[in-house]
Amino acid sequence: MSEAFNLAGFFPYQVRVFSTVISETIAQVYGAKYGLSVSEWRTMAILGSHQALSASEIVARSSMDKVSVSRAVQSLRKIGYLKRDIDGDDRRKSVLRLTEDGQAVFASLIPLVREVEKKLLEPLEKGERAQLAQLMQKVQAQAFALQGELRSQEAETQDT
Amino acid sequence: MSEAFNLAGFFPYQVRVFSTVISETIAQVYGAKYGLSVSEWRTMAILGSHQALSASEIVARSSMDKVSVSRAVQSLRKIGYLKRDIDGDDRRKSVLRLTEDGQAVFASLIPLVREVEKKLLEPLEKGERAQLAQLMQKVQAQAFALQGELRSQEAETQDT
DNA sequence: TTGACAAAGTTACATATGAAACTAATTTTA
DNA sequence: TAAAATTAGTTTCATATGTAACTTTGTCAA
Repeated sequence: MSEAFNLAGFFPYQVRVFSTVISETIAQVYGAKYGLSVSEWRTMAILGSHQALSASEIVARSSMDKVSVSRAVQSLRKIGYLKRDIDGDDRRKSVLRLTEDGQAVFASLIPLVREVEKKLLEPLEKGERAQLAQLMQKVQAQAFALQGELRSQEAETQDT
Repeated sequence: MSEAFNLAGFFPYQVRVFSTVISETIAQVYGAKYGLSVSEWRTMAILGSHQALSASEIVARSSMDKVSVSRAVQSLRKIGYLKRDIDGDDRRKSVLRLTEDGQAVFASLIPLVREVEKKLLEPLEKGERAQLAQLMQKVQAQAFALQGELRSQEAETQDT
């Protein structure tokens, strides 16, 4: 009757477990060593290569929402890794930059995270790495498309 | 100098973005339709195929910690999807089962999540699906190993 | 110009999540 | 067997994260 559902073989479950262990591993570099959260790390990583962005430009490049970015900016300012100016032309916009401290921390993090990334991928051949990225990309695009569909289905079905 | 770090090309970032969109997509089934959280869904999924487990047996099969399971059990009891008895031999242990309601909900969820899983993987050939699972598995095992290493390194380096 | 609408951020609220401390029951050990 | 250690599960505390409401500033149309 109840055709045994096997959680361990369920693709979304596998992906989440996979992602969790990868995230934890890399967070041990920027998290355990520098006390940075994912949002803070991402914000620094983006400003590290594109100085002087507004918050919404960071949103656009980081898969974070504006609330996360706003909070990351606040905390990074508080610890002195980031400074904020107001855009002269549009006073709603901020102009965000890493401070010298922030740049120094970021610069020292780069080789560390690259090292862990390299170790993570060590069990794979060059070709396999490319394949993994490509397969994830395909499924991700499909998920993105499905989200739209599911959302509109829901809208149709909604009561009231 | 600052050899541009490209977040979008950073493997752990890619994995997290990938995982987030997959999770959101599948959660639209059990979340939006039945108001279940990830922990609740996993708990039901495990009890759906293995009735009468203790909380720690669920922990062992679900990649959740005992706090998450404890909370999922509480909320599932509250909405009447799960019932708890105390183990006769070891009164610390619980004996958890889905109620009839819980079983009915779970049974109705199975085809829906299977359908979305199928659609997610549609862009991939059979062989590619197996490959994706295998590649994730390899990297995951490596991450697991690395976590141990990093943890012990940290212990060595600790101040005080 | 001014009133409606949009955009950039922030704040408030709700929920999720995990580590550590705690309680109760059981097992081990001296 | 009584004290010590272990196990199962819960609670507390701190932090994370997302939605919605809100503030400020800017744009566009009448």
